[in-house]
Amino acid sequence: MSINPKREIFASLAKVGTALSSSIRIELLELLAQRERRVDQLAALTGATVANTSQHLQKLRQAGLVSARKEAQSVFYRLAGDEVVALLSALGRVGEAYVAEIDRIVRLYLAGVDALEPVSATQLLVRARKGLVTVLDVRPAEEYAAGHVQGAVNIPIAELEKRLKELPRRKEVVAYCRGPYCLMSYNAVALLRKKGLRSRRLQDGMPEWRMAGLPVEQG
Amino acid sequence: MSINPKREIFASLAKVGTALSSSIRIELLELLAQRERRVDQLAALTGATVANTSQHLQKLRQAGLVSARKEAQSVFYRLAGDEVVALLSALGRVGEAYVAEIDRIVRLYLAGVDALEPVSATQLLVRARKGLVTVLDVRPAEEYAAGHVQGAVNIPIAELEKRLKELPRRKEVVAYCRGPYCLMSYNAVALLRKKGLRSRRLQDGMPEWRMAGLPVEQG
DNA sequence: ACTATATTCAATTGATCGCTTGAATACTAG
DNA sequence: CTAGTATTCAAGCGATCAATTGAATATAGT
Repeated sequence: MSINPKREIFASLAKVGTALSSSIRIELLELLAQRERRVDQLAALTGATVANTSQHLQKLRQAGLVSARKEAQSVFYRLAGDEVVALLSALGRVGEAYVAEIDRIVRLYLAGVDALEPVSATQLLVRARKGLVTVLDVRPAEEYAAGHVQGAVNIPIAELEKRLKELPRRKEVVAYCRGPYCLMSYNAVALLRKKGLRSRRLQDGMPEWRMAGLPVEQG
Repeated sequence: MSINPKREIFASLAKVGTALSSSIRIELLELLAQRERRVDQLAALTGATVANTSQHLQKLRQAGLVSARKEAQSVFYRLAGDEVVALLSALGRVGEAYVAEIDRIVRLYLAGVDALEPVSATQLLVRARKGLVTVLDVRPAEEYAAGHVQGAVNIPIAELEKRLKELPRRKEVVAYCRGPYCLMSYNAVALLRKKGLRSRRLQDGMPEWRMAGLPVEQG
C-alpha cells in the first residue's frame, strides 16, 4: 500500500467534525432529527437569516450529514440517515457528560480544586483495612455483583439519598464507580458532602482496580 | 441556568465538534483509543511537531475528549472515557456511510477486499469459542500486549507473510486491528486469501471490542 | 409575460484557526 | 548545582470561517 490512505480518511472525518463545529449547525441537525423542514422554517427557528441558514445547510450536506429534496419552490432538508442520529447522540453524551456536567457539579457543589482530590487505590486499600473509611460502590447492583472492591458497600447512585442512613457518619466515605471519568461518583460525593458527610472519590474505578490486581469480591 | 440553556448546550456540543474538526486531532484520538501515550510519542506517530501536538492535545482536553496524567517529566494522554470511543465510532460510521470522499478512497485502495462481509463481534465470539476460527491480531506486538481479544494470535502485519505456517489452514482466519478505519486487517485478509486461506475481517477493532465489554486479555 | 416566493450565489469584513519559531517551565539524573 | 529531557507557553503570519449584504436563479400563480 503505497500512499497513506489513513491521512485522507482522517481528513474526511475531520470534515464531518467541522460540520459539527458550529452551534447553529448543531441546532439545525437537532431540528432535522425531528422531521424534515424547509430552509425558511429552519431560519425562523434558529433566528439566523435565510442566506446564512442556507449556507450552513450546504456545509452539512457537503459533509454528508443531511440531504435535500426539492418540492415546488421549496427545498426540504432532512438528516441523511440513522447514523447521523447516532452521531448526534454520541456527541451529546460526550458533550454533556464530560464538559457541562462535570463543570456544573464542580462549580455547584465542590468549591476548590483541592476538595476534589481523589484518593489513590493504594491509599484506599490501606485506610480501608484499618477501618478508617467506608468504601461505597455507587454502580448498579448487577455491576456490583459482577465484582467489586473488597469490603465495599453497594448503594446505586439513584438510591443514595434514600439510603443515606446506612452509611456511618463518622467515617469518611470513598465513592467509586466505573472509572476515572464515570460521573456517578462525582454526584455521590457532591450529595454526601451536601448531607454533611466527609467524602471523596476513588481516583479510578473498578476496571482499573481489577487491572491493578487489587482485591476483588463477587456476589 | 442562564437565559437560553439550549443555546449553551449547542455551544458546548459545537466545542466538541470543533475538537473533531482537525485531521491531526482525529488521528490523535484514534491513537489514544489504543492506549495512553506520551506527547512526544504522539508527535512522532502523527508527524507533527511536539509543540503543535501539545496544542492539539490541549484543545482535545478542553473539549473533554482526553485527559492527562503526569509521570516524571512525561505527560500521558488518554481518552476521557468510553463515550469518546463511541463518538469516534459514530463519526466513522457516518463517514463510511455518507461521505463520498471516503467512499472514493475505500474504492481506490480497498477494491476487491472491502467487498468481503466483515464478521461482527458477537459472531466472532460464538465461533471462536467453538474453535471454528483463528482470531488474528495483526497489530504491533506492544499494542497486542496492552490488550487483545481473548485467544487471539498476534502476528504483526509486517511479519504475516513469513509466519503464515503458524496459522492452521483448515480454520477460517478472522483478522482485526485498531478499528473500522485501520487498514492492516484489510491487507491481512487480502494476503491470506491470496495464499489460499479462508479469511475475513472483524467488523470493528480493539477499541470497540473493549468498549462492548467483550473478553480482553493482556500480555 | 409579470410578480411573488423560496433558495442560492458572490463578495466583503472581522474573527478564529493552524502551524511555526523560540523561549519558558517542570522534572530527572549525575 | 548543572545538563538533559519533556512539555507548555507566547507571538506572529497566512489561511479559513461565519455572518452580512445584495443580487441571481428557480418555480408557482395570475
